[in-house]
Amino acid sequence: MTTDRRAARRKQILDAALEVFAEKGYLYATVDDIVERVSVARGTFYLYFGDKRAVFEALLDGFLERVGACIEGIDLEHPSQDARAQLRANVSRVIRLALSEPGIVRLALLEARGLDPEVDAKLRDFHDRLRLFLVESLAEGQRAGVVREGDRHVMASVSLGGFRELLIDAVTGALERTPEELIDATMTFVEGWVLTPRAAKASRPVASRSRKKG
Amino acid sequence: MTTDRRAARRKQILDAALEVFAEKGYLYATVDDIVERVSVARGTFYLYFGDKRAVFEALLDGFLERVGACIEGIDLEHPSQDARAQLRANVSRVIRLALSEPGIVRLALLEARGLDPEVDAKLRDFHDRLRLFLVESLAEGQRAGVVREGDRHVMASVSLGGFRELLIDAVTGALERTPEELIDATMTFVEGWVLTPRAAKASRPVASRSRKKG
Amino acid sequence: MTTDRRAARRKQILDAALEVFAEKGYLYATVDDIVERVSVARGTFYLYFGDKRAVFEALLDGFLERVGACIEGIDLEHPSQDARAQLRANVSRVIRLALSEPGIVRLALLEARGLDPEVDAKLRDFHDRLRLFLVESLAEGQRAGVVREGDRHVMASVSLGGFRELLIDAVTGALERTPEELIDATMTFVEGWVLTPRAAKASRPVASRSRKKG
Amino acid sequence: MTTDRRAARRKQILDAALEVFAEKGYLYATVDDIVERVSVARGTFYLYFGDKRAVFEALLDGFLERVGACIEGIDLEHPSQDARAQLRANVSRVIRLALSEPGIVRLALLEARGLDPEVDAKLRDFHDRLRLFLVESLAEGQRAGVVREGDRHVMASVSLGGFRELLIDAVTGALERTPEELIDATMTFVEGWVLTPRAAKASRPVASRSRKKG
DNA sequence: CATGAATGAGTTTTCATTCAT
DNA sequence: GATGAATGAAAACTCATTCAT
Repeated sequence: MTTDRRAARRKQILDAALEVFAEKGYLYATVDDIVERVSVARGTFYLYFGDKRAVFEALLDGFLERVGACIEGIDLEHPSQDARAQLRANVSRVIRLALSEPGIVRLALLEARGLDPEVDAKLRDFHDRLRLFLVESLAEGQRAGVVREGDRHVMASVSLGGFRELLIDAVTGALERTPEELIDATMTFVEGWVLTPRAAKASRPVASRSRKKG
Repeated sequence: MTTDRRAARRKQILDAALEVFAEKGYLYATVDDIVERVSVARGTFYLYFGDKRAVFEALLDGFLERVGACIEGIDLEHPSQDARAQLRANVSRVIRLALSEPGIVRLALLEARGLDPEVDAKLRDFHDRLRLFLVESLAEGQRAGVVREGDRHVMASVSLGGFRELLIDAVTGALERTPEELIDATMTFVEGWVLTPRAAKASRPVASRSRKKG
Repeated sequence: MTTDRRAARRKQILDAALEVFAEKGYLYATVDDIVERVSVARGTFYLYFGDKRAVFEALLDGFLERVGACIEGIDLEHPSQDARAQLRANVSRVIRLALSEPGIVRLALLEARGLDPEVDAKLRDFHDRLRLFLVESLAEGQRAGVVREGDRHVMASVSLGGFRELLIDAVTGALERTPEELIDATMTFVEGWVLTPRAAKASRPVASRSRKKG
Repeated sequence: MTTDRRAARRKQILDAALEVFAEKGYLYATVDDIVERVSVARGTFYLYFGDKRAVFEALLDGFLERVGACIEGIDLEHPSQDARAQLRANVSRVIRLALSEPGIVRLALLEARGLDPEVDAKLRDFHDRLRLFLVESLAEGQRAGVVREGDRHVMASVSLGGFRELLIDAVTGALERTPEELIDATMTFVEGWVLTPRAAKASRPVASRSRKKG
């Protein structure tokens, strides 16, 4: 029960912090802003988090973990498995996750750089691991003939960057699209530049290509 | 001439500021760090710039202007002009510019978000204008049949994001490639996802890398 | 009996507090440090002591009381009593007590000043009472002809200070001597400066160390 | 001129700090108290001292240096020199110095222990060096036959402690005596316990012994 | 009796910016 | 123009103490 209380309070602070960060930006949010929103004393904050960075890191950790959980390695061994469908499932999960928590996405993808050395390191680490995973996946895909030949590192950079921007724009409202539209767009992009025509063509639904938007 | 002296001193401060920002990040750089590097008094700084943000903005303005100057609209009217070559020229100029001033690129693309409301607005404005320009160019391209059909806004987001990431990775050393390799990679990406096969094929040098297209 | 439990717990806290104070110093010891060592909750501490100062005072009170109990007035009325032996007994008791509880001695003699107004007052009071007692004893001694003529207040200051320093150095390890050596040293000092040659000579054990006296 | 201003301001802060420390004790003095007394802004303090400890150390350093300057090694080589007179000169200088700046004496001798690890180290260092100097001087004195045989370390502890207490009591008003009285008292003590009768007798002014005080 | 979550007063410290010289 | 001393607002953080359970 004590544990419950603690966890609940922790969550309260975490939620309030996310709100405050989203409103004022990490940098201009103060611990005071956060505790005021939760209506607790300043000291209470420090019972749960060592400092402002710690809350942000907790927020970020949670998010990065959820993102990581969305991503599954693609099984190219069994022909019965459709690589493209597996990829689409990954993309779909990440996009839906991102749209379901726009606040933290903005913070993590758009604003968290350069604010705090430790946070920077954490983001860089995540980014690097993601990039490495992608490069390795692309290598496997190339061996299996489903990924085009070419510079895998460049592919990884561009894909990651393109996808990130799609998420950012979706989340900031610069690009108002349904999850399905975003997923389709991502797959189209992947098919056009990453996959081989064979892999791309294999399972594409016939009527999914003709959307125009002003 | 007095104006010359002023301009020279201003430049000194600007250069020092870039160095300091690059080393410590905008946030952790102090006005002191800057003036110390120029060996002038604290007050002198404020004779040339209204505040700390102003130097950063000046730096950013200069850079964004130089970037803007790299980008030329593509003439699709005259068949004699090769759209792809024009595009490649744009890409080439931007990449070479970016590689020639990595410090400011890192600041502008990686670290400048969330630091200052005004700087944020400036970056957002540049980004939006670039995006708009791209969307319009894509629309023209679609009318001219050199750009694939499809959601132009999504294309713009993904392309911008992919390209930005390429630049960031190049500039931070995460992706060590020659300018030519980066240019080729970018064009490959554009041809694969943005241009129509016709446009892409049109001007491809005969002896280019072995990219297969169904 | 409840009272027993209370007393036991109180003692536990007192012991833990002494350890913590000795390790970190009163100032840098926190109530948390203390309760953690006893493995009780923060609030429990305040069931036994009004505040942080109160434990320190309790510790100090106990010590000062034990020191006080070591000191007995010297009977000069009955010639059968040897004043010097009585003095030596006093000295011996205090030195043995001090060596048996070095932690509190360090706190009381070395670190307790300037930490807390109330504690200061308590120490000053003890010091003053001790001083007064000494001055009166010296007066008696002078009347009885066993203490040299001279400024009794000065004698009291110097004797007290010299003795305190001896204890501090013994207790901090700066002066590693057996209790007997310290007692002898103290007596030598007293004989040299405080007592009259007659009183000093009177009862000196025949076989004592080879101290020369003109 | 700039240097003058700086030095003057530094002195102002130092003086104010001494006053504040003397009034409230180092521990309970705040940087605010100090700047308020000088009527400067909070930040100004930090232009001159890194923190509260730094002012205190500056104060202490100055004092310890002045004390150190009072103490001269005693020349036992030349019979023409009177060891006792040289010693008396040392004692006299230290006592006069102490009486001329009672505030810092109280802080340094009475209250500075246990307040701050760095300050502690500084005091301990000074104390240790003084003690070492004394032990060596006593050894020389023993070789020259002017200091009694006996445990030099004990002598050093007791002498230092006795003398310190004399200064403290003089400075706190517990012992109201003229400088001369304090000097005489100290010499009497030294002659009684430290010096050999020969050395002590050698140069003693005939009429200096008979002061009585209630 | 015991608990431990919550409190909030009280200090320190930094640094962009001003302004008298 | 140039200087650099002075400013003071703004935040972070600690920890003794309280009190509802």
